[in-house]
Amino acid sequence: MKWTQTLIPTLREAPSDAEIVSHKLLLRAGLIRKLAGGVYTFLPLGLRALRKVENIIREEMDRAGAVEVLMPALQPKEIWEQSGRAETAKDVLCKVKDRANREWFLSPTAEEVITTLAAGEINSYRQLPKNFYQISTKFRDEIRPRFGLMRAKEFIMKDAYSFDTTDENAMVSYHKMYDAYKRIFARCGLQAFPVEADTGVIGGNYSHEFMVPAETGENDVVYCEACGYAANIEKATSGIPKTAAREIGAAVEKFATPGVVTIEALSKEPYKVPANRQIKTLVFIADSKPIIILIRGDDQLNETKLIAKTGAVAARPATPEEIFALLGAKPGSLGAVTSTLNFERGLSATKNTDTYIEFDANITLEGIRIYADERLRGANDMTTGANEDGFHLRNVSIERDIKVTAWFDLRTVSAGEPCAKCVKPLKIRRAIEVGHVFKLGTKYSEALNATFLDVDGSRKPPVMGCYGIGVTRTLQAVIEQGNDKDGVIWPLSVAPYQVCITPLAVTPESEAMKLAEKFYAELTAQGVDVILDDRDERPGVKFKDADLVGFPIRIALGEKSLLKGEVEIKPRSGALQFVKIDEAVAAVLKLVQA
RNA sequence: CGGAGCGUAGCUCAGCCUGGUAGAGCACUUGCUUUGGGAGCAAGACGUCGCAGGUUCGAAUCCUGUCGCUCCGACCA
Repeated sequence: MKWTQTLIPTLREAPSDAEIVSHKLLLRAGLIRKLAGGVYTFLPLGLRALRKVENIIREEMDRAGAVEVLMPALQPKEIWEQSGRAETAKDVLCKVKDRANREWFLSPTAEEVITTLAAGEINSYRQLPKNFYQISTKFRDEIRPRFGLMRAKEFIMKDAYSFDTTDENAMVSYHKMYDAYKRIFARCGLQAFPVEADTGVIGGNYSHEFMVPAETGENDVVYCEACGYAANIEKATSGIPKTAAREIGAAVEKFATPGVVTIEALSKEPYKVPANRQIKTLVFIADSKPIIILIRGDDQLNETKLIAKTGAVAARPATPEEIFALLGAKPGSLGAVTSTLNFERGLSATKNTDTYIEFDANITLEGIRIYADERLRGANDMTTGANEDGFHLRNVSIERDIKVTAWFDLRTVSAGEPCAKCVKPLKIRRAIEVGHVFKLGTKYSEALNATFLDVDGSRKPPVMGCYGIGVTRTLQAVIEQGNDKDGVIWPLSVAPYQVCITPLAVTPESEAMKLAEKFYAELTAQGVDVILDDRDERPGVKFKDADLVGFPIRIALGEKSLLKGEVEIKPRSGALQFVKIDEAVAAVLKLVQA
């Protein structure tokens, strides 16, 4: 390809709406352009890099035994209602209506479609296992698109779906994908590592995310350098000790705490109740019912765990009005000690809010569920709110004085806590999620009536798994990880062109141009992706652009070195080498094949 | 959806407070000079000042509404 033939609109300055380095470079290097928030056009160079990532994924998926299909982006609402996700995923679905006013969803993933396909076409254990994948445009009505391709409304994803006869076989399929993912990201030049993950509304019970460490990532990963434990913070646990039990103390005692509404204030003079001897009481609305959550004063609630452990579809913190209606006190003075709960209080006393999870207005505290964090189990001599503004209770024994419905691990792990497996201190770092593998079980096959006849003549739902890679996000992660002050540093495997030939004179009769054409032809014949910068620009402009776009290898043809019978070969992040003209092609091939 | 900010040339931004002929740098076109790390000089082209309404003799500037974008939060397969 000749530079003047394609479109590479490089920018000296980044548009002001780009925040992170990879987003700026995508724009500055002329890879993408924004059409609207979270919606981008891929320019020729960006598309080439994207196709390379896609092809790596294709090769590895094929190698792992998956077969490629292409499913529609336009999906009828009905199958989403059948799976239940029309409701659980409603906030992210892009919806469209046709002229007959029929509602369609633009595909954010394709569990429903592939399972419908399997229901029709897979009838026997002899057809299993199967793993179908596709690489296609997906849509998600993101609340807040940001960071360019990182979190977009429209993006390209590889999604794969496996079908197996048994749970054990499903694990085999899962691990094939897990291994394929490791190879895919390694081939893209990414340092990606798997972490244990929550499954979210997609369902299932076993899951790993593939993470690329980056300060600009939107996930926190907890990991142990000693034993290799790694988990998304939404899922992570630690070996932190439970609250120390003390001598069974005196009866609960109310004391005045005027104006004290925070854990911190209560820990100071004149009360001096350390945060780790306080019980924090939170009220959430989960699936239209209020629940009370108890967590130690120095711990933070993990909402993902709350939803996962309680089996709720969705949950949100209760508003101060709702809390007052239920407990008779404002946040800061709340508690769950049985004697302070008035079970006749209810939400009907408050106005409904406009938040997206509504509550059942007739509900009262009668039968309210109280979930406590495991770390509080057995704790006594604790202090908590008295459900009366300006008062707290001391000498609280959680098992004696509070009717806990269930105990769960609900707290968020902090850095430095001991690893649950090996006791070494845990670390936390930010990361970008580029892939996610789930074992789904039979949730979708059952909901959409997919069954096969097993060897013993029984009819069963196949055990499914699903496996996603954010292709466009992966591309951006490659840039986020590979760049310097001059621009992108592409790995050879993903670079839009592997080699950029830069003649400093471009008239057809010039020695530099003739030689450039010759190198171009020879390298192209060897299967190397080459671009020839035939622009009539000053050398500085051409070098700056080559560095900005980040071609892994640059060959400069200038008068100075040509007179000495040499050309210059410059790896993007390596030392300049002078090579005899006759040896240049071989030298470049060696670098490309390295 | 809550909080904050911004919409002026292709890009970065000034002008707005205090109303009076729409600006700079980069990019673009032409010419001359220059030619190994984003050249110089000269000439030129490029604007419904996001949109709608209002106030005013007069609005980029003040007011109201609206749309879009960005950031923080909430949310997130």
